[in-house]
Amino acid sequence: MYELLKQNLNRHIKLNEEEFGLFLKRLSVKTYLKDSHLIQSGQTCKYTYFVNKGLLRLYDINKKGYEKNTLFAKEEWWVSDLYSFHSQKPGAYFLQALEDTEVFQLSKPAMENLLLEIPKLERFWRILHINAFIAQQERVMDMIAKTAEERYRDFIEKFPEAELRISQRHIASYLGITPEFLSKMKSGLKH
Amino acid sequence: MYELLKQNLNRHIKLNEEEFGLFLKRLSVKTYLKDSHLIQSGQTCKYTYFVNKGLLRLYDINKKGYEKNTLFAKEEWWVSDLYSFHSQKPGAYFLQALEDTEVFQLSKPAMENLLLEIPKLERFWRILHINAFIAQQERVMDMIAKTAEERYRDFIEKFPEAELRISQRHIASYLGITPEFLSKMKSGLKH
DNA sequence: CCTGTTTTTTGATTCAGGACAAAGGAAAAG
DNA sequence: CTTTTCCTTTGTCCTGAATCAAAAAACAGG
Repeated sequence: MYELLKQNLNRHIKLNEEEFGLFLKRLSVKTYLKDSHLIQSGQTCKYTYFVNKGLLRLYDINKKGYEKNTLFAKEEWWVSDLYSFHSQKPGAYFLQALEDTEVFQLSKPAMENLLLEIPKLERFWRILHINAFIAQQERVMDMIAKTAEERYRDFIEKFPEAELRISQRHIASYLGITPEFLSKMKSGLKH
Repeated sequence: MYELLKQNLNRHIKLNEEEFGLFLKRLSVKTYLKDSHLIQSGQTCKYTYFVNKGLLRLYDINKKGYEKNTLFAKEEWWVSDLYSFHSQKPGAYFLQALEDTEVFQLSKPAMENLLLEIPKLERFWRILHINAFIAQQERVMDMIAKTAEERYRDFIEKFPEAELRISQRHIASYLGITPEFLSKMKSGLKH
């Protein structure tokens, strides 16, 4: 049941059974049905989520009223509206299940307690966020330097099941293009 | 001399005089002349830098051979090629001084020692990188949803001295547009 | 299985921003 | 102070991607 989480924590730190047990006690398991929301814009974000099974998308709505996908979180991803979660102020993002999704959720106080009880976790999350930052930085560079077609190819390469699990309009939104243009790109890509 | 650094650390954690003294012992002060490089692409990044006075730019060179600015680091910013620094593998970024710049530099072993000696620093860098991630995520959303003109205005708002301290071609590259287009935007021909 | 809804495709048109060229400006080096 | 070099402006033409519209395909729910 908690194998994936254990594996994930072990990527950066070593927890003994007792510590891992404590970690488990602090979080709660929850299942969200497809299309339901875990986070709503305007509300203060209560939890950080670890995706054990399923798929989520984080998005916001821009001035013109269009949804723009920030990231997809599949199995073994941590996801939250980090600004809202850490500041405990109202956030701008939505988090929605694209499939029936089982998450382990950790409230802000639970996380703070864990950080005091198991100081190694400071290191874990430090490394996690360094990696997240690096990935995001690369994505900015891709937006600056690459064409939509290159970005699409890179995305599919990094996340091959994406086409099966995510609708094209969501992929388009993630890439920063319209669904129409993505469709045209794909039909011209075949030759 | 070290007031800015002290202030920076105190934003997220409290260090006593002894701890701060230890921190200082682990870093070294260095001045880089305008146009000189602190990091070269292809080499393993030795240090993380705290800018005490001056201005740096982090950039890479894309396939077509163009330089693309990732970020500018002015006073009170931490900057490095995080991937290369933490993995100790060759990196892709360049870091260059845009002005004569005084930095406090921290080597990877020095940082690891500090993290063992003053575990609170895990927390410090965790929070620092969370904030960096949030800012970078917002920048991605801006690239997706905003026009070049909006991005330019936002940038100037967040960093008003930019126009005085940074040349237009560097700002253009940061925004993901050509210098010619930035010039046209500014002259108002566009609207 | 049909029927309404959401996605995807295709097409025509438009626009933000790029490529290239050339000329003015500023600033550093001699 | 002059020359060279780099930086910014201006102009013309070009293209990647958006917009709008509408048909075709895929997907629910009863």
